Amino acid sequence: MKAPSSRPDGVVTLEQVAEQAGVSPSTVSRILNGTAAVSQAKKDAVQAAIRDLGFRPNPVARGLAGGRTLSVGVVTQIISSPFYGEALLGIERELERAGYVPMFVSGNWHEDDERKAIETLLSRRVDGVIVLAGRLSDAELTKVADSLPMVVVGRQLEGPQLFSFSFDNRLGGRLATQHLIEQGHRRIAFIAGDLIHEDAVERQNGYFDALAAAGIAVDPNLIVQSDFTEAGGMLAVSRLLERDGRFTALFASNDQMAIGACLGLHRRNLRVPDDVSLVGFDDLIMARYAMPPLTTVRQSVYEIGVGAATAMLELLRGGKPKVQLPEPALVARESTRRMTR
Amino acid sequence: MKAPSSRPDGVVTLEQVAEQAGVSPSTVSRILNGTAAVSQAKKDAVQAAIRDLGFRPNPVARGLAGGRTLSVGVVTQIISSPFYGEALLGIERELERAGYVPMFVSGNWHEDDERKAIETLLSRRVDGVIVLAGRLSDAELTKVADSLPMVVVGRQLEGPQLFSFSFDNRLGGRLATQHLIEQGHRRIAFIAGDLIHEDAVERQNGYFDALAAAGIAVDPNLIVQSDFTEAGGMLAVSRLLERDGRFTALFASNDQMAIGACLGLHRRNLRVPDDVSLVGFDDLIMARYAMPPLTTVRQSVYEIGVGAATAMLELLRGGKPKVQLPEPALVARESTRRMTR
DNA sequence: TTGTAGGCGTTATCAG
DNA sequence: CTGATAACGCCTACAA
Repeated sequence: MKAPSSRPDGVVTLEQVAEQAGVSPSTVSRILNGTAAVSQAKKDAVQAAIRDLGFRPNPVARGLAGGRTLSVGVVTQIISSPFYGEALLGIERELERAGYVPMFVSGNWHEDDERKAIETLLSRRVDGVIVLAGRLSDAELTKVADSLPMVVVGRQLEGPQLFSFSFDNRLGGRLATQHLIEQGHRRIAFIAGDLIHEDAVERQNGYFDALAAAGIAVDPNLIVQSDFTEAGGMLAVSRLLERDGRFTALFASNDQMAIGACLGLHRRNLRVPDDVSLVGFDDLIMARYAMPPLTTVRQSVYEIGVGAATAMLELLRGGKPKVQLPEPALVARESTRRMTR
Repeated sequence: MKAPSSRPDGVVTLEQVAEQAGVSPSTVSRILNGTAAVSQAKKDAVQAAIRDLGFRPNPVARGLAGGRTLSVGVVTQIISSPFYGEALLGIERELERAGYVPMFVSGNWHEDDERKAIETLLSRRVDGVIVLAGRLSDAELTKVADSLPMVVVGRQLEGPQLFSFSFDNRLGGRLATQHLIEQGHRRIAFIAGDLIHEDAVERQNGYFDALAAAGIAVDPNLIVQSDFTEAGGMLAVSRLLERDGRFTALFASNDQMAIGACLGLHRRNLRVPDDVSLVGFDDLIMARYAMPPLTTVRQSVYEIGVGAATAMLELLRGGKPKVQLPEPALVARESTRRMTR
């Protein structure tokens, strides 16, 4: 029952399978890839041989032969960020179901790094590339997509092998702000993310939408731009507080900044939610365990990862992907409360 | 100045470089790999050609030819965990400096997944494997190391191509507990991680050490086992509270459980640090931004990643790695306080 | 020191 | 439907 192996490390080649099954290597290859019709008899023989020998195709050789490497590149920004972590998990899980392996490379929010990341991926002969946000120009991305299937999350791009989708950040931003307004808040501060991201801009637009709908004028003193990190959120609060505009509520456009803001407020002796109601965005795990548990806008980052992977698989299959993302939804927890005054 | 390219996608091969430089492909290869001495003249010519053409060796072909793929596999447990995220960042950064690319595969704390992960990595012809903790038996890991350089973090293993190192978890556990004792606490509860990990066991041993040194008897009622997650920490607190043993301090053996515990305490109307002093372990970013900021034991997870990568690079170079990890250190923040009464 | 030839494990292109 | 025969891009004896 033990798998015989001619080579020291137990690696069985397609050729050995062919020999054992009494067919040619090409036939084995055809059966493996469904490239052409093969008689049932040979199919059976080959499959038996594969099982007997414990054969597993060598992705490296496949890659070289112009076939697929069964790997897809993923350009993330900061692999250590909790946000990306959840997305990567979704990607990995979904890809695995189809036998693909993700290859993660960080772009570090830096155009050059990102460009290099993609180059690395291309030289590794990945079958496709998934780009999570990033700074590269649309034109540059589109060009890469000429030679490779590509999925871009967080932008609107068009192309034959190019698929992109975004979460409805604008609606999410509106929901967050609306929630605060419904609770009687009128002076609502806003911490924007890096406005290079469409995501950040859209969340801000949602904020504007909600204010407009409620007939509240935008007060530039209540808006500050930051960078989506905890440290940035904390700093943003300081800047907000240095201006004299008072606010009773704060919408930080992601959970990490909200957490940082919470500490910043604490340092100034402002309590959440007693003195300031706070809303985040993303609903990362940290939001649920924040103190107080953070009201936020749910976007399933994991689902986004799964969606990106699904789309890529479909592209690889030559089809037209469709991604159905869940609608954004407000998750009310304990960091917000009705204004009493 | 534009790089000429004979192939549509601008891919330049070693052969083209050879032709342009007027030498044979093998000479180019030799220069690239330092495999043999080559005359300076040809060296220069080849290097010029490489620059002119923008040649970048194809790792896939290299891998097939039995050379290196310049990629190292990394078996992580849960890629989305903040803990692993930081380690992976360190690995990626360090590897990149040497032109290597990491290939992350999740083991999901599951023996079978982990085995499959390693198999995947092997079939991809990675040059080496880094294993972060995990459930595979020592014997199994050692066997893999027979055919491949391997670095294991969090265990003690020996082998020619095998290097392992651990953070001093025991000392860390002792420091955390000592800190609580120094503040006058005697009834100190402990939330253990999954005791399958050596890490978890060692941290617990540190807890025992400190108690013993202070002449405090171990009370089994104050110890509960959990799983290193936020949810687990929260649950653990419930279980602790259901038993009637009172405690004034709590040492959760990682930050994630500490955060979860904090929420659990909050739900029972117990305040940190007023009612219960809380210490975590790891000093992840979340600890700094927890509310209140969490006292914890600093182990630079990022440094661990860098260390693992450095060791792997050294192994690949045929050398004997040495990793100098920073000593564990207590970071006192605001979740602990002196016992008053 | 250098070049030639063969091979790594698959897939793709042709003939049959 | 099936089998030779070339690639794929690079490395490594072996020979010169």
